Amino acid sequence: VRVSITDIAKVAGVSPSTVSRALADHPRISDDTKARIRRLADEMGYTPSLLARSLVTRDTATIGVVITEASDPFLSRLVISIEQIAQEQGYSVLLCSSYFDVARELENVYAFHGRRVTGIIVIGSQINRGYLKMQDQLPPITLTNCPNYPYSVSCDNLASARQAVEHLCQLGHERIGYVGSRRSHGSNQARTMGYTRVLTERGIPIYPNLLLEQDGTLQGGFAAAKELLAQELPATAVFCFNDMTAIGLLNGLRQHGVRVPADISIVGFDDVPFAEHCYPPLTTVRQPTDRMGQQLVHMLQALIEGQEDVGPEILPATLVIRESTGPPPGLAQ
Amino acid sequence: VRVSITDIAKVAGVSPSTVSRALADHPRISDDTKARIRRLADEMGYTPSLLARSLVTRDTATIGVVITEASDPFLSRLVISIEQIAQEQGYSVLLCSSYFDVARELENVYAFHGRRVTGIIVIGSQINRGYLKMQDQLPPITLTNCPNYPYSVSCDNLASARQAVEHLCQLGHERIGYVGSRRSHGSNQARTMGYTRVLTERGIPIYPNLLLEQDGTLQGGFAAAKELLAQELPATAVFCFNDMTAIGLLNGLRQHGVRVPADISIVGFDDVPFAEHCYPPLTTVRQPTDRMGQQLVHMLQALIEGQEDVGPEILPATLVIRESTGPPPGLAQ
DNA sequence: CTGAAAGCGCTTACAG
DNA sequence: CTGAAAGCGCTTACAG
Repeated sequence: VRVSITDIAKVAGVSPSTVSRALADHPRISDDTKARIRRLADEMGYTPSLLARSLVTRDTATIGVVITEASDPFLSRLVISIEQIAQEQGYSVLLCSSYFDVARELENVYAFHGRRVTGIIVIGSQINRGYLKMQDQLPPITLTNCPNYPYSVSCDNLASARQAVEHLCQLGHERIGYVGSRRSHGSNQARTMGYTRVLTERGIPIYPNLLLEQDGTLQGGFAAAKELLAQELPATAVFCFNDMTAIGLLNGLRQHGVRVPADISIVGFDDVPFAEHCYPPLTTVRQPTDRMGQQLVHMLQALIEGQEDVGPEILPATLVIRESTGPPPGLAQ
Repeated sequence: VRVSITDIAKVAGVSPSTVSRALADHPRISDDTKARIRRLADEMGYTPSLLARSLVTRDTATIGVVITEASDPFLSRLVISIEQIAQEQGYSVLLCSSYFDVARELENVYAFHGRRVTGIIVIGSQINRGYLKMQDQLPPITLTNCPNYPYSVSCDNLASARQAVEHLCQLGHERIGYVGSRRSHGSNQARTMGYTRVLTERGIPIYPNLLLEQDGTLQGGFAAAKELLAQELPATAVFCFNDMTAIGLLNGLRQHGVRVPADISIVGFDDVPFAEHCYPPLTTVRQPTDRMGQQLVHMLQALIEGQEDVGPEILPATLVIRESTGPPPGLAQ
């Protein structure tokens, strides 16, 4: 049933070349044959095969995006902005999920290469710098949150984690915990470092048992509540790897009768839409999602065009203070 | 730099046909040439061009999924289950977003067709039955929530909306509102109908000014709070098109000092992960997400294999009662 | 077990 | 302005 350029050529009584040119709006072709062929193509329900076209042009004009898991609102928002800017630049976008698994990530990257995508963006890579040595086997690749990979876009995890923890210190907290994520190595490491540095600089003790590691999900945050409350001296404030963790934690604490922020303050990271709508509204770090998406595509484009020296990019983030943070219990405002 | 089957053939001193067979694990080929060629392919960093292969086999083994917007957690969860089952069946999955726009939906569908995907799943189609007349121009298409399209998978919107509203009636509510979504015509219509039917059957009045229409987002739900409270006699219970709306509404009401469920009860729809983690935990309808994904793929597969009579499928959903619903104010339990 | 040849559906110099 | 021919990178009958 599939109609090809040759089918149209037969009906029109011209050569396939002419049909191809007519459809491609080639300059040197008479206006009426052009019109006639186009009408014919329409009538016959012709849709050009991108497979065949890309094979000869050696270009698919497609960007493949590998995401860890689309159910994280921050990540899906990032994909949305990538999609938008990529489209403006004339690329189609293909999406796949790695589910935080090295093997699946690599599979997806190779599958994209098999489809001959023009470039690849990996969000939350588990391989990171490892792509350097496969560089000439694969299409250009840009990453998120891997500042030691030359083609990476990150938010300033270190600085903004510092801001978040500074905020807690300024409120007077002295027992501050951190719930990290084992799934997102790079960004977790930087945020952890921001946390420890502030405390160290201020001479505030770091309690190893207030340093938890979860998986960046609501369930993970929920589980952290129990662990946190099992301590003899629980934290009075907790900085979380992301908003999902923070919101799960919020709920977990509430179920244990702990009030936020009266008993414990909580800071998240990402500023997902829910952060504003949960209770209490979450103090969090707003990532520059749109700019990150934009830079990921621009950097990829630069690589595609043969530039090498595009350098890792680190974008600033902002602390958004809402109602999940306040002075520690016993300390009057 | 790109290495082809012919490059390998030259190095190996055999014909391209032999390389192709060796790589495809063709039976009639000597074990050592097979091994030698495979090793060579590996060394040379060969990745077969799916473009070329699909062109000749006339099959891409790919399913294209068009989603409205990946930032809705229910939808992204649905995509995850589609991805999983599709992969089990040997298909790759490609994803695109329509952002609730007819033109973009159609663009995406045609783009998928241009890539010669084997089948297409459209989640939240704005075109619905319209695909019937393009049936032989396009690959097989299955839809969600369009029971009058023969290849559709829905949850039982009518019955489960009824359950949700029955639940409110049984608690004693008599002023029950509904916040719908203008973006999701099919399912919204069925849910609205479930709502009106229960009230009609029970002889409970339907107040037109308690029937709001939003867009299925947190912001929409938040905005609904204001509208709802502007009424002289506000509702004592509200059924929402989805959880996003319900959670936004929850927050909006709270900001106006309204307590849930003491002053107003709220029921959502979907049971997204946040439903359990918001405050108060949301009473909602749990959609059979995994089964829906499974059926969407199975039905598509049936169509691909030439079966026609696969019929629309309607799956049951369950009401999950949490803490956002209770008796109306003034009515002791 | 292996090769030569045709062909999938396009595009694009090369002629005219 | 249009056509014949070559070729993109693969697979697969058809011979041997």
